[in-house]
Amino acid sequence: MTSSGDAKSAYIAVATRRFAMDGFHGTSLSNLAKDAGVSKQALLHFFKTKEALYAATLTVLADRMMQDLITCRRVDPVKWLTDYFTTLCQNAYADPTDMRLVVHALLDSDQNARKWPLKPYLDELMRITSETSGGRAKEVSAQLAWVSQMIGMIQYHIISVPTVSGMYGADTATVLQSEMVKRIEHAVHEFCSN
Amino acid sequence: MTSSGDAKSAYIAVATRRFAMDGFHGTSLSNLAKDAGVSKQALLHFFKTKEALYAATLTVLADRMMQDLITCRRVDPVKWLTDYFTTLCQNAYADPTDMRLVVHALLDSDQNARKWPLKPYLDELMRITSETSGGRAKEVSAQLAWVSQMIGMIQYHIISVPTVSGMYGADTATVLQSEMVKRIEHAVHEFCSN
DNA sequence: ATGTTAACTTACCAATCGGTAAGTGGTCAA
DNA sequence: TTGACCACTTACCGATTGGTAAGTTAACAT
Repeated sequence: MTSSGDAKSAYIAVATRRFAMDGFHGTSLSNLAKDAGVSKQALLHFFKTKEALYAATLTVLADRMMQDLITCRRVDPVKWLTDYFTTLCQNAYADPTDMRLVVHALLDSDQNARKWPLKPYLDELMRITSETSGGRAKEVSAQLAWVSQMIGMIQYHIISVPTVSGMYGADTATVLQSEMVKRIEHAVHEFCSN
Repeated sequence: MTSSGDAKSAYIAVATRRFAMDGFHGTSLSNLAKDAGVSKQALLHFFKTKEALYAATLTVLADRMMQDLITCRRVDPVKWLTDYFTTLCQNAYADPTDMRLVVHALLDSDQNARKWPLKPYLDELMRITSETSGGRAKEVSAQLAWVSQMIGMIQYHIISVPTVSGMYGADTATVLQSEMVKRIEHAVHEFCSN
């Protein structure tokens, strides 16, 4: 039917959604196979173990996040960061999959082994930050702290939306969303402009 | 041996560590029982299901976080928030259990059912914020957004420590920690003082 | 025509899962 | 002394887990 690559990436797409929703341990190969409409062994044909499928999922995620960052490039690095972070946040309201997957992966990461492919993405974010007038003036460790703070506040905000919505109601959650975008813009301006 | 309450809370303590480490789906009753040195049914005697044990764990967690917040009270609300957030962050370096558990619970929360007991804690944080000169001047939604941002950046930072340490080395991770505390102090001052 | 390979499927496996049933030993009130 | 409870144990259950083994089917190169 479909060529090899198509099927493989289709499986990864299914796995991405499931792993993001339920985490590594909460997802079974049977569920994934059912979602993909194939037998369990179809997955094991391409990915020898569940771990390998998970690793492939994270690699593709990292590539996609890097791609999104590069795609929305602006000449002014401050505007670049502002636009990227705000659209990242707003897109995640419609589809929180990627943000949830990153957080799940952070929690799953044990000290042994699993290579984390998101480093180039972080490095690129720091490079852009260092090109702003405010960022240039700070040390590298301060830039890393700021970048970590920014993606932390966005991803945490996204994964907490259902809970906040349950606690304070959907209306408040909606207001919080636009308020959060304002805080992102403010945070970029405050750190990067000088 | 021990009285009923002691044993029960001992089981919750064991469960807290395991659920924080591996999440709900990554933790089995057998593992918990082995950690506690009892049979699996000793746990099921006090908590009828794994879900019930998890819920009890989250309730105790919420009480503990509220307690920690109240305990470090200061007359000046700005100092209160500053001291609380910074000590919260620094204690979590030594023992990230509670922060990890909160994030796991956020990811696990599906829209159906599970009551989230951390609302009083958030409400108290917002109340303290509203007593600062800077916080008073803002709307409630802005306060919520700020509080959400603060605990988000702290908890996310804590769960990302192993990954950052793996990516940039333990030295950089250590520097990032002190840098993060500075950023917390800065964030409180910037929002609450005016 | 034929052999090879890729992309699957059905059948099966031991291990583990959450949970039930039926005790067991000790404490304590009547 | 008895009987009721409490904290627990051993024994067991059907369902599901990740993974293996052995085909099957179609495409394609020789």
